[in-house]
Amino acid sequence: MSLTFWKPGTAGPGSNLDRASEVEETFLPYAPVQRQGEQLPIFKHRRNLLYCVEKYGVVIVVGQTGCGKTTQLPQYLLQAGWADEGHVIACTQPRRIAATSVATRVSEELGTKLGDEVGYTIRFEDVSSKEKTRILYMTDGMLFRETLVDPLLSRYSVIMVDEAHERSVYTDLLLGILKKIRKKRPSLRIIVSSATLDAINFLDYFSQDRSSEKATIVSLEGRTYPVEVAYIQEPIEDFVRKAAEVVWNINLQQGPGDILVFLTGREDIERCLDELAEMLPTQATYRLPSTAMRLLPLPLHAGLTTEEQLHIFQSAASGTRKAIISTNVAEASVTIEGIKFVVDCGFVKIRIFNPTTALASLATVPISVASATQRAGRAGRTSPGICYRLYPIAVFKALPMTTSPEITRTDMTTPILQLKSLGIDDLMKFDWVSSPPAESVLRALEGLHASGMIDDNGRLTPIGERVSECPVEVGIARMLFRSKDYHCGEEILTIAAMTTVQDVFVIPDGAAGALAELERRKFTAEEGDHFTLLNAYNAFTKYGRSSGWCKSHALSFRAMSRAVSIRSQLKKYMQRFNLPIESCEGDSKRLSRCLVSGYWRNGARWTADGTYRSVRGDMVLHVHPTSVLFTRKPRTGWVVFHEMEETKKTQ
DNA sequence: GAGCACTGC
Repeated sequence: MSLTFWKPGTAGPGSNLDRASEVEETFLPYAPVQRQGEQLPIFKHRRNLLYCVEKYGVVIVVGQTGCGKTTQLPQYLLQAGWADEGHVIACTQPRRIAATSVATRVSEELGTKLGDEVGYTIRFEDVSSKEKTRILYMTDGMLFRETLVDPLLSRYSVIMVDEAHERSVYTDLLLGILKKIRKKRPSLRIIVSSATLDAINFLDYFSQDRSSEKATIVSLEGRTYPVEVAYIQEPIEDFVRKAAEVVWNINLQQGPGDILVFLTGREDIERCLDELAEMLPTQATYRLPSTAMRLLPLPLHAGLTTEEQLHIFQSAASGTRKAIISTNVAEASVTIEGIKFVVDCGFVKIRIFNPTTALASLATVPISVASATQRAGRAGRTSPGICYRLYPIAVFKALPMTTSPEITRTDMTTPILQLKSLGIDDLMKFDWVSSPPAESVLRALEGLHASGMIDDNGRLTPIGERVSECPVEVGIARMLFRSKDYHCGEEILTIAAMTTVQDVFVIPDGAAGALAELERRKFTAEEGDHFTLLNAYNAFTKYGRSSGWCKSHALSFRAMSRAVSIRSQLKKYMQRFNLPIESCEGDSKRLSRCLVSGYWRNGARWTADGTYRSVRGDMVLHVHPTSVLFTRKPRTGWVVFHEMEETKKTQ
């Protein structure tokens, strides 16, 4: 590559970047909300906000991350008496880590013990007290599940749905239910916290009909640093290579501050690290400008072990600059302090479910304006920063405003079963924040009907009622219930837990991968992946459940520990439904039959050319390379598969 | 012979 130097003081790296024409006006990542050109009021004093909560049933709150809305707002409400008379203030988060860390911080601020006045509830962990807790942080999925038990959520006086702009399936379902609850219980207050661009959508949603009369929107002023945005002039072909060049040039041109690069996936990240590794030796041989620092490139993606992820947070030695090459995890899930430069490739990988074919796929798609703003904002958390977008400004202007809500591109089988359980039978009349596609609803209903969860009239059956309570997919739940007939509850429980966690086996690239592959073979069962997972789980519990053991046997300790938690939770459900937990005592036939009873809709037949044909739809299927059946023929010529996915494989 | 965005109950 050629080394290009910029004059000091220019916006910087990106060849042919002309400051005058290509640097957008410096902006604040969280601009005030505008409607038809009119700026909506910004509230600086808490009494204004409390007045709105008092006067309006629904308040949409816009504020930057770190303006204190998540930690401060519930405390204001507490002081204003919203948690008197045994009421609880809830604050929901899309992620477990946010619920726990925020609860910890707020309980410290109030000088109380975590789990007393301030607590949290996430799957597997309830650190709260029925008597004492006044402010409860929880995942939105957890609160949605609570509606199955208490349909009016009667213990809560205020429910704040935080990070609503992320539009997870559970956030959407929860908002739909909350709107319904407010009609029956107008004393309930709802606060929806959102990013600027989505705020108007939520306001419109809550004020679109006459019965939900009172909704308003307020902006909270926060401390933000300006972020300068630079665009590339011409579209580029290889953003991975370009990202590496830009990182290199930032290091030469700019003062101190760490770099965060957004790429799409592990493959991109590794290639970018390779490109940077090739450039690194020149650090020693060239005479570099005095501003240049030692560059320390680090990968970041969800597949890393906890240990590996810790490197990201350690501050680099003096004179060294971290360059964190990341997937979308760094956009909202992981926050790294000290980032001054962001490089944004403009793409993201999202999972798309096609309801017509029942095929899931991972697609690389352009990000939204909201997402680009969020990424840029990562540069301005602790000081003014610069964001380099690896796409022209014209491309930016053509981006969709927001990312499509998950509910529009996911399998709706489980959510619809849960809605049915809440007594919402007419799905066409349900007041969705965004409607799922009609085909998606139809496919889910058809599937629920075929597996006996709903009757001919679309009403929940007794088994459907019980399955809706189980926190697993319908097929898995069916399997758990049928294990009674096959006397194999013990093993089915393990298989259910193991199929729920992903990335159980850790197979790295290269020579280490070949060794890991050999380790995995020790667990391989000729019956297939379900039995292989069962073997791995049993070995894990037999040999002391240690991380060292996992490491030497190509297993992910994180995944295995999670499987243990899920298994014990599912065991409680089985006991509640009086399902016996018996062992099949090595009778693999009985176990196979039980698997088929849950997953008979996912049957496929082996053919002589090595491919499979699905029973439903007669589609040509290939075995995924991560399956133990990738290298072998099924003994009976028939398989049941866990899921179908569309990949890059051709032919 | 071929592949792994990210969450959540």
